[in-house]
Amino acid sequence: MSENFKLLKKDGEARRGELVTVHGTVQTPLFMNVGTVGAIKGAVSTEDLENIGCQVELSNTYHLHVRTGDDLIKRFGGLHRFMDWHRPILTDSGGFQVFSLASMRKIKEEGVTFRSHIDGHRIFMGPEESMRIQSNLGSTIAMAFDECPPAKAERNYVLDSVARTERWLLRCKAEMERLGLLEDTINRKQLLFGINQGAVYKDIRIENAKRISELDLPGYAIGGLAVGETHEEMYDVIEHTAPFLPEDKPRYLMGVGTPANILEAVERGIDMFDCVYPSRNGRHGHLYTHYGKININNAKYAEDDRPIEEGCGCPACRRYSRAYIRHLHKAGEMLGLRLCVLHNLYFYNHLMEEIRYSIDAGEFAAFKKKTLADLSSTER
RNA sequence: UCCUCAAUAGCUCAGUCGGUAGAGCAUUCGGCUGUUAACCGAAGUGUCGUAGGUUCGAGUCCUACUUGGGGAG
Repeated sequence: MSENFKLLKKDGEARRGELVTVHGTVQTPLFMNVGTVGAIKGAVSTEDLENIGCQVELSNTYHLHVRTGDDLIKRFGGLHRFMDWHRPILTDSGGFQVFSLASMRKIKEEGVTFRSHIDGHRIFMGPEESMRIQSNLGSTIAMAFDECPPAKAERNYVLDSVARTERWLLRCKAEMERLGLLEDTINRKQLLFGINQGAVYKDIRIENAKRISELDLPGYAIGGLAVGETHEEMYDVIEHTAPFLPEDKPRYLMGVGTPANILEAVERGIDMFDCVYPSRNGRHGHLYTHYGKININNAKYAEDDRPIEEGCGCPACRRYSRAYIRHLHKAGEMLGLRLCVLHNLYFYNHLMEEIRYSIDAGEFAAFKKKTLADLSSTER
C-alpha cells in the first residue's frame, strides 16, 4: 500500500480514496479547481475556495515562471504562503503549454524552447527546469514534464513522443530526488506524478502505463485526452489504460471535463480531475445545473426570478435571481462573472461529493445513471 | 431672415469615378476540456430624411422642402 494514498472502497471500478499530503488529507474522487496563475479567473479568492469546498487548487508552472517568477514566489516561502491557500496545490508542469502554445515552441530531446506569450522572449524548459520551478513554488503535487500530442497525431510521431516523455520522466524523478535533499527546498515531500500518453493508440498507452508504473511514483495521470478525439475514444482509452496503472496509487485524468465526462471516468477508475470548464464557462455565462447547462445571457432569463438552480447552496443561488445575474453579465459587471464562476465551482465540488457518497453507499452505478439522465434533461 | 454643414442598420458612422449598401457597438444564438480565452464564432436588421429632376442606371449629381448642428444678423 502506498504511504500517500488509501483506497477505501471500490464500487465496480469506481474508487473511494484518501490522499494524504503535507498540506492535509483530501477525499477522492475529487475535482481540482484551476487557478493557472495562482488565482481562479473571475475574482475568486482563496477564501471563496474554502467556502465552496475546494480541496485542491491547481496552478501552472510555465505561467507562474513567465509572470511573476517562481524565484520571487520562493522568496515568499512558496505558492501556499504567497496566495494564502493552505490546502494542497497541484502544479502542472508546463507540458500542456507544449500543446497549447504549439505555434511558439520547438521540441528537442533536452526540452522545449518557448516564445513567451507575453513578450515573445525565448524560454527554455526541460524536465529539470520544470522540476526546479515547481520546487520553488513548493506545490504539494508536481506533475512530470511531458509532451501532450494532439489527438490526430500520427502513430509514429506518438511513438517517438511517448518514448521521449518517458525519458523526460526519468529525468524529472532524478531531479526531484536531488531537490528533495536540498536544505532550502520548500516542500521536501513534494509528490511527483507521472503522466501516461499515447494519444488514441491503446497499445501505446498500455505499454507506456506498464513501464511508468514500475517507477513507483506516488501518483499517475492520464494526459493527452480531450484534445480533439471523440468522447467514445476518450472513454475507451481510459477504460483500457487505467487497469495498467497501480491500483494503490491515485489516478488523475488531466484536463477533464464535463460533468458527464467525470461520471464516465469515475466509473472507469479515475480519482482526480481538473478542468477549466467551470471557471471559463462561468465567465462566459454558461452555468451547470443538475438539469443541464444554461446560458444566462439568453433572453428567456431576462425576467426569471428563480436562482440558477433551486436548492443550490452556492453564494450566487442563495441570494440572487437569474434575471439579476443576467443583467450583471449584460452590463459587463465583474460581479456577474464572479457569481457564475462561484456557482460552477460549487456545482463541480458538490458533484464530486455526491459521487463520493454514492460510492461509499455502493450505489455509484445508479447515481451515475440518474445524474446522466438529469443532466440531459431539457427542463431548466 | 441669411450663410453653412449634416441626415445611411437599434446607436455611432464608412460608402471610391454614378453601377440598387458596409463596419464597430448593441441584439439573438452557438462554441469553449492539464487557460495565450471577462474570449471566439454565426445570424438577423435598411422605403439610404421627403418629393421631384438629370441619367441606361442615383446613397452618390441638380432643385425644393423637412429636421438637426454651427455661424452671421
